[in-house]
Amino acid sequence: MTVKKSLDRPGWWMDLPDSAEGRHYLGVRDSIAAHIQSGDLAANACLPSERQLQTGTGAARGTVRAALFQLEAEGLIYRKERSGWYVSPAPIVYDPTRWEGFMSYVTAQNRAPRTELLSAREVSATPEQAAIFGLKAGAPLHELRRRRYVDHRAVLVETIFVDPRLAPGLLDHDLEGSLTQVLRNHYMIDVARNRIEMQPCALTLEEALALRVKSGLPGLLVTRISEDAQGRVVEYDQEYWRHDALKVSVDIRVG
Amino acid sequence: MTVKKSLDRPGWWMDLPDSAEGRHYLGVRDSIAAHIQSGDLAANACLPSERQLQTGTGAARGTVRAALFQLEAEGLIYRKERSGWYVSPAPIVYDPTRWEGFMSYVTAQNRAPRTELLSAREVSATPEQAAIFGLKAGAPLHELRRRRYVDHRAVLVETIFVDPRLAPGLLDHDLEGSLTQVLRNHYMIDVARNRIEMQPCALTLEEALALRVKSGLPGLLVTRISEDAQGRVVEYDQEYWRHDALKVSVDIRVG
DNA sequence: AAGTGGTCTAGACCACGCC
DNA sequence: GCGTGGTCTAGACCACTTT
Repeated sequence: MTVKKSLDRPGWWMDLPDSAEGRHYLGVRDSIAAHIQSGDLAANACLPSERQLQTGTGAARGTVRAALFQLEAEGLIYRKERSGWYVSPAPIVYDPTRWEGFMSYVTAQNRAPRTELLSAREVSATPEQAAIFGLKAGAPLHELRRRRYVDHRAVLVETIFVDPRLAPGLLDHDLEGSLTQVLRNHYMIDVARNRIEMQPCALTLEEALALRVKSGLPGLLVTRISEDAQGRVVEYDQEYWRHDALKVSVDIRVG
Repeated sequence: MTVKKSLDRPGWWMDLPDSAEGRHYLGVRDSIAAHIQSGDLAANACLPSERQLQTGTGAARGTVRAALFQLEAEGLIYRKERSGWYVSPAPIVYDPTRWEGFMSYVTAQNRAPRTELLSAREVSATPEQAAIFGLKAGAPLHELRRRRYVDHRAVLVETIFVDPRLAPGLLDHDLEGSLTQVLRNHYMIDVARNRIEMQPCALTLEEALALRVKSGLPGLLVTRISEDAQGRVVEYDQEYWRHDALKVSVDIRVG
């Protein structure tokens, strides 16, 4: 479903102002941003190549790239490595206080979720992980690595750890759907408490590779620790999100 | 309290590898990151100048700057315009489900908060604002603009709108502290519901100017709509945060 | 094979912070 | 007034995607 060319009017970028602001990187930024926000360019539409934008603006390629980096930081555009620059779609709204899985809240927003299992194996707990689960370092843990999509765009990679004492044989189940459902249906585990942290970060190495983005792109790290009613840690999850794919929304009643 | 020079061992950056990874921007990044994380460089310590880092690494200045931008996106360093690059301090932890003001939660983390009133005036509601408050467009609103600091570093600017029917004469009170307290003590308004949204954004124009950062630096936009027990919108707040200053933490009990 | 972005060089000039 | 970062140019070569 990728829109390859956006040329309703072939060569729109030629209109970019040449003498005034368009020559500086913020001017170039503004010109492109205007075209996106005016709706000329649909979500996931492909921008002209950097060298084409150059001829349109008269700027050096470095200047054009500075403008593109700017727009990327703002979440307006994203890139596929060595393929091109594309218009970012609207972000997904996430409410951490609702105990709904990814699959439900993406679907509820009329977007198409997909989960892909990258790996599932047994590992030995590091001291840090052991502390979270109340285990001894070196104790076995289930580790799942998954990649999740919205409308065919990879938006996050996650690593999940599960205590095998609570969910023996977990790795034999279908892990490409909702983990919550698997835990509830097969192990009668219900989550009673969630501790969630969110922090801007950079996507590096494995994360960047898995999301097919350049290493160092800004992202959002969402960490979740789930406990059952007895206070046992069921699940420890680290989600690395594209920074332009997520919007957090919380509705709190006080008192 | 700004640390001007970090030269425990004058010229540490000369140690940066010259032939191996240090010549490429990710290598330069790694070298500087290592020095920060090892504790050689304290929070708010000043890095060597770009031209000094150049001689240390043998790279072109553009390459050094690419490395610095990288570290900035990761939240490890920040800059003061035309002054230099500095090591970022630890972020503030924010729990949107707790109805505590900025002053309280910063203090609780042994950091020093400060609020500065930038402007306080009456404005006419835009259609968007009117819709939020359930007013007609053009109705009067109190508008406050404030800047808030942690340990002398400006971390956010906010614009607050308050319905003057609920808080007549608000602008005559001391607005450099907790607004919540003013509303409670002088107008007997208690907040019963908060709707909060958080989204990565770019700090531009006014926001960038107020935080003394370069326009376009990534940030986090936190929007809050507060209602009282009768469902009347009391306060509409837009906070623009430095992206490296905040960490969100939520603790949820389910069912 | 052609085209794209990814990276890098080696200069240059400017605006502003700091002393 | 000196040094800083901020911006820009005009090339170059490489690695990868796409056709």
